[in-house]
Amino acid sequence: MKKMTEAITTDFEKINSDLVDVFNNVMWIEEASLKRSYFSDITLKDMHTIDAISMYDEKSASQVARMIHLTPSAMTTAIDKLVQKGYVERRRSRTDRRVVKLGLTHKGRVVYRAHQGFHRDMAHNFMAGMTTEEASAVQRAIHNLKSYLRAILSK
Amino acid sequence: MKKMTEAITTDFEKINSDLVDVFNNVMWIEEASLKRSYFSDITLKDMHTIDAISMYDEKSASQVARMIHLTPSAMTTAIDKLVQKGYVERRRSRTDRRVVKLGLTHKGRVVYRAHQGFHRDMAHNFMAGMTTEEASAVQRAIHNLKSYLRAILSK
DNA sequence: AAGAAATACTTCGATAATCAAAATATATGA
DNA sequence: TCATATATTTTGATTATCGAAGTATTTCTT
Repeated sequence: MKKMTEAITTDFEKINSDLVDVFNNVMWIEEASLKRSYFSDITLKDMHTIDAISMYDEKSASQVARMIHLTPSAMTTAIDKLVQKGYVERRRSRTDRRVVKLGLTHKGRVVYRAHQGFHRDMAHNFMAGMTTEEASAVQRAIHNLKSYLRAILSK
Repeated sequence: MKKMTEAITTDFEKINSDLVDVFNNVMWIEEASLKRSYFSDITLKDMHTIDAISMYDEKSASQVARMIHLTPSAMTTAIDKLVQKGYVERRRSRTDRRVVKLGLTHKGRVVYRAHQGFHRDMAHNFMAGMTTEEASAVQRAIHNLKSYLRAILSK
């Protein structure tokens, strides 16, 4: 019994340090593999903008800004850059001519899908070799974490 | 059987999207809760520098720079700032007077521990309510991911 | 329906992080 | 000793970001 407690303690330290390691490195690795890819003219932050715009529904500039925690003015310059590089399109809304609707160009959709593929590979490796039961525990863990972070956010 | 396959597919999508959600938000949440804390004069990047310096062994400026993927020149200015704010100390190595050894001040050690606490809470919530078996599956998952990222890095 | 207030975005001016290249100080090897 | 290598800093330029002011458009109030 005592031994088991020790084992759990050790496991916790291991999980904690692996978790920190993963968080500290994912961003940088995404950034680096983007630089080595065909799409080396955009940064990871640009990628997040593209991801927030996404494929299927028109979002306004301010919606996207809120999603990725940028001020409207920073959003304007970020979009300028992505428009100029051919990833994003600006259109004025017809119903409210103040708002700018954002959409991806063909090139934007290609890089969006590539990035989704990256995430998908990551998730596949995360789940590699799990039984159904194990997978459901992992699912619960990641859901826990998501809820915890949400809770902090709304504090 | 078919139904089960579908369930697994759905689970995968859920895990994937939760994983992405967590990655996209952790950094921002850490940043935000740092701003609200007693240590609102440092950014998350500063925190990562402090974390890389750590408590127990003297590291040189260039070692720390490599750990957090900064150029030496950027490291110099980053340290200047942290020295000026009272978190970090610079000392010249005695055996090689070119190298700068970095260490944390009392204040630096306090914020270092606070940040470790944050990670610990996160890991605790990640593991909340898991049995020993489930915990070991989760441990394996996070280890998988870590290895996967390492593999990409060395490509 | 005119004028006031609100909203969505952009422009402007300032600041901070970062980089690459040159400079400085020190150490190592021929 | 002198040339070369190494660790860090300084310099000059670029880029991301912000907040405040500006512009265009819509909505609200009376």
